[in-house]
Amino acid sequence: MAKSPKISASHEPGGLIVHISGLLPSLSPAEQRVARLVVADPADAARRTITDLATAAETSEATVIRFCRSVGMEGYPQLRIRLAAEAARRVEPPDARVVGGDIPPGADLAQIIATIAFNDARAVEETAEQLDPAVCEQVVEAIGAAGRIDVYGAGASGFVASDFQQKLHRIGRTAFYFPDVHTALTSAALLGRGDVAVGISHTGTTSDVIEVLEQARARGATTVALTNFPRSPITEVADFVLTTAARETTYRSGAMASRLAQLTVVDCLFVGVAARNRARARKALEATAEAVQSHRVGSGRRRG
Amino acid sequence: MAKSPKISASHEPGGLIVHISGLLPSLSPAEQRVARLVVADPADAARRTITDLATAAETSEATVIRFCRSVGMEGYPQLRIRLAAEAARRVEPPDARVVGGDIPPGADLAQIIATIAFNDARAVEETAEQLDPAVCEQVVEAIGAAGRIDVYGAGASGFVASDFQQKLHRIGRTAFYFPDVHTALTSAALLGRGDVAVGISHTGTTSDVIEVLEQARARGATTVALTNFPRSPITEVADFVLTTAARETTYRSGAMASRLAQLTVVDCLFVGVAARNRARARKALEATAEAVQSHRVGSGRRRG
DNA sequence: CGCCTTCATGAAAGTAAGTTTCATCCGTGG
DNA sequence: CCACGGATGAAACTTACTTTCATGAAGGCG
Repeated sequence: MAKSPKISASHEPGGLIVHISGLLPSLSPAEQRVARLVVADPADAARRTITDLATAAETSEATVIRFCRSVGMEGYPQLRIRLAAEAARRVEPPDARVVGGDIPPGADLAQIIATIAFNDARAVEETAEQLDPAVCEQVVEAIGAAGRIDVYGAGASGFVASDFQQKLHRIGRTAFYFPDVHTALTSAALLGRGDVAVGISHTGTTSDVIEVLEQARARGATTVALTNFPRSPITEVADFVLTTAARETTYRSGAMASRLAQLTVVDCLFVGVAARNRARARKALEATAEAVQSHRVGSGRRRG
Repeated sequence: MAKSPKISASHEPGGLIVHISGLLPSLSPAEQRVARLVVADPADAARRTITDLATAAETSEATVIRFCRSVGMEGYPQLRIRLAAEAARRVEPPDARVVGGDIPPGADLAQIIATIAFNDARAVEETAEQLDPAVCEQVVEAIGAAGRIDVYGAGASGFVASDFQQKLHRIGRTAFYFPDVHTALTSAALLGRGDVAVGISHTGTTSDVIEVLEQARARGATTVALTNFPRSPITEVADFVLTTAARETTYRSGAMASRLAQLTVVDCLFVGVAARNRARARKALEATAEAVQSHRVGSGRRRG
């Protein structure tokens, strides 16, 4: 059994359900049907026998077993038990409407707000649960020691990349972000051993970002990927993979929740790096805060 | 099949474990051995196969089955999943350190992650709770009907502003964001009745943003402020005020959590606007999604 | 004391669940 | 058009679970 020697791989402590939904797109169609049933109602799945579940997913038992292996379980009984445990742990959601992720056509604003907030908060929490501190540690270490850090991201992930760049910059790390692929590519070509390149892509399939990360890696830089899908193409050009845990819903809410999750991960890395050298980071932060002070009015203290 | 008219079977509320230890003395010696194992470590028992457990209890599988029936379960698999669920439900309370908000100097990465995620999630939830749907409704209405929307923000709030602009743009609303104050001012000067200006500032004291919003208001545009502090200066130049609810902590975590809260609000407004005209929004979203399709690689499916 | 009854128990037979193997099918790229 | 590789389910197979049944220990009674 040759396993891919990825850094993150085996570890899925937080939620199995979360882990499964992350893996969902990397599964074969038949396995996806199984996965969807499992994610939709873990407790129910745990109650079913393998034959039962296979029938419900309109597939064979063999596929269910394959699915078990795909998500890192030994066999069906193991999956069953894990599911039962997960389902039990899970506090029941405040409102059934809210969990689906998508907004019903007739929804009023209050519902919309509740739904979005629920999904956003969940994405943040679940992301934190499944983040591997060991991998984060290594990434923090690499960034803390890097001569230079490039952060790549396109579209919505571009904001996150940019945010990360700004944060690192504020604590005195030399960091860059490029909105333009060509510039990014030329920058990546100038990276070398000891530098770090971070690529952010929700789907993990953004070719621009992958390409740039690949270039950076070829030049000897340490590459880090931040994506929602642990087996997406971007992970193949990354030394370290960090994953978010936004549930797969529609393109709309999925991407939105994912962005918050990405920011949370960025925050964690940032604080980790800052904590590595508190004194210096604090000093840098204070200096930058002071710099914008003249652009603030009054006290800003308020309310009662 | 004729069922034995057993205890009460189907429903033993509180804990199965408690239930079992309750009727332990009424069990036969061999069953008691099984029961003791189960009570001692439910999670472990759930992991074992029936043969395994029987051996461990120095008895036969038949006795284990009898035990299952004695405690009201149908069979061994049922007992197993119930045990797994029970064991999982015994949750450890969330780490007290985590809720405080700030990161202690000696914190390791796992703590940092937990703290940040907790605060981020809380900020999102609390923001949603205190958001006034009526105000949102009016803002959505204004944006939905606007000839043009300007979004202003500086520093970290600039990312949020930019994000909002991009979102509105994607559903076919004419929206602008200006990283530069001068450009923003000139743009604001060109706004008029029916247009909307949104100013984003965590502290509510960012003079650049206030100034621009003021300009927009003077030209007759509807002004919206998004801030964490409901009585800050920015609220004085806004027709509608939306507030986030990030707790006041240190400059670090406060601003970070606030940014997520801001994004949540932006998401809500966005979805609200999109919901106002689903068909059109969906069409626009699909068109934009299609546009970037060629920049994605493969399906993202991988190995097995 | 011997015989009957009751019940706990495990061996073994029987059934169901889970797992592996393999032939087939389908899309992909030469 | 064919070779290739992955996805898939049928069927063979293995393991786990359940039932049946014979045994024997313990208690009651003549």
